[in-house]
Amino acid sequence: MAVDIKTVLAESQLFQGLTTRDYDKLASIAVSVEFRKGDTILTEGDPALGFYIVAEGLVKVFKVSVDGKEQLLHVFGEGEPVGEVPVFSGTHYPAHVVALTPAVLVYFARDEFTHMLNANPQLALNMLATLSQRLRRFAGVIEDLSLKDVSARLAKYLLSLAKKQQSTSVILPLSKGDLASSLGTISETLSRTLSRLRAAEVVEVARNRIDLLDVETLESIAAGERVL
Amino acid sequence: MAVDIKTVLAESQLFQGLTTRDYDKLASIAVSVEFRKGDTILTEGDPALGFYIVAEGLVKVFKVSVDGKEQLLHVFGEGEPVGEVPVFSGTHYPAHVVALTPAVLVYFARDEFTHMLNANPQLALNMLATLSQRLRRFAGVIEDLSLKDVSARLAKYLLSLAKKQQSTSVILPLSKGDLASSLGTISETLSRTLSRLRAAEVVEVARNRIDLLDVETLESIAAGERVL
DNA sequence: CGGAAGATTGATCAGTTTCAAGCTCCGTGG
DNA sequence: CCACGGAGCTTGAAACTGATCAATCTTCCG
Repeated sequence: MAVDIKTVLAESQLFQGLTTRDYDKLASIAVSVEFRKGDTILTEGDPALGFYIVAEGLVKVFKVSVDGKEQLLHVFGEGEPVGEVPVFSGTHYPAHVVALTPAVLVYFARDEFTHMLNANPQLALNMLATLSQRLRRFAGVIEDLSLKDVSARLAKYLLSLAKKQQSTSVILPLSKGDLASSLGTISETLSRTLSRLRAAEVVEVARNRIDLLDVETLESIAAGERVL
Repeated sequence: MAVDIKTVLAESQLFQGLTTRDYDKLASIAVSVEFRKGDTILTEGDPALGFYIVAEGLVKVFKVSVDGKEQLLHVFGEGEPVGEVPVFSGTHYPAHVVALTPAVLVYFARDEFTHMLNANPQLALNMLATLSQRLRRFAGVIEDLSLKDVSARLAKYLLSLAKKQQSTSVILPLSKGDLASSLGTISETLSRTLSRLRAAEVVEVARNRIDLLDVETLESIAAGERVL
């Protein structure tokens, strides 16, 4: 579980285009922390003194309702920053973060990082790009939750996963329960929806592997054109 | 409808803490544009060459479903930037923007603004703060859409409006239809929900003015504790 | 004043959740 | 090595929330 901090930083989009000096400085203020599967990394409402970059493993960012239901906002993997929002506005973490797998994260203290931002326009622009991408993604999630049904959201997710994994035979990186939370539904509904896709011979499901048999139909379901 | 650009810029959170020189520079690259009520300001999918700051009036930012239903993402007023996301990532506008009232917006070309960002760490930090606030807000919207019912979302909205307007007698800045879109529902459901709040003597509704009679109950509805 | 847009109300319908039961898989300990 | 037990997943039936369709009413402006 040992991780070379500089390697991780060098691979993160956030730190592209920086000088060697900047890397040294970053590495000198960074602290790596290990978490076991299921460990809480950040708690919503806690005062924010810094943020993390995921070096290894997967983490989920989520909100919790009064009766304990979760809504996943993100699943983050290697190179992605977590908990950076309150570095720039607000003083507390806006959501919970838990390790989905054993994970190593690199911590940056807020103040030290802010100093670096002031001196590095490129770093600030990278951070702006990262936040913008998230805003774009969130806007898409809001659109989907409000305007699309579960089968369209699931189809869209499967297609994006296939694209990322470069294969029509995708491996779910999440438990079905977490996937349901991420799609804004519950595991029962996800299960039924997958069954219907299976019955329609659009996908085949084996454990956590899903084969996309009919990508074209899946695309029209994702677009909300076909009802299923 | 004449607007003094420098005054608007000086009042915008985005431009706080800048030097006089910076203001002169900003004013020199800014162009003010007028829109009538209902005019389209930006169209989703159009290539993004710049962004606006609202100088006067209200605009709505929204997504549209295949069958024409709208989901509002934001309503922006004076001093707020619009369409800035693709300045930092992506190349096209991610949503539609339409004027809710007669409006004046100040346009900044992407390239010129990016140059300024490079030279002004404070400007970059301000922009980071703005985007962070939006992310925080979006995370809240996602949470609400997924985990709360319409009455909770409405109650929350009314309470936030009361806070902003410093009064328990609030004036809706939106049509009921737009408010419904902004809460992720449709006007019929909003109408019914308001009726129920009225029947429970929690609010009183007159035209576009709503009096909050029982703030405490409204708060427990917003928290999802009371069913209504 | 008249017409169009916006808002309300009623009846019905569809999609999703809830509650409950049973099943599968997998790690653990006997 | 197998049995046990628990977590995760699936399936069914019923309940519910919110959407749709349709009709009516109100408000706003020209």
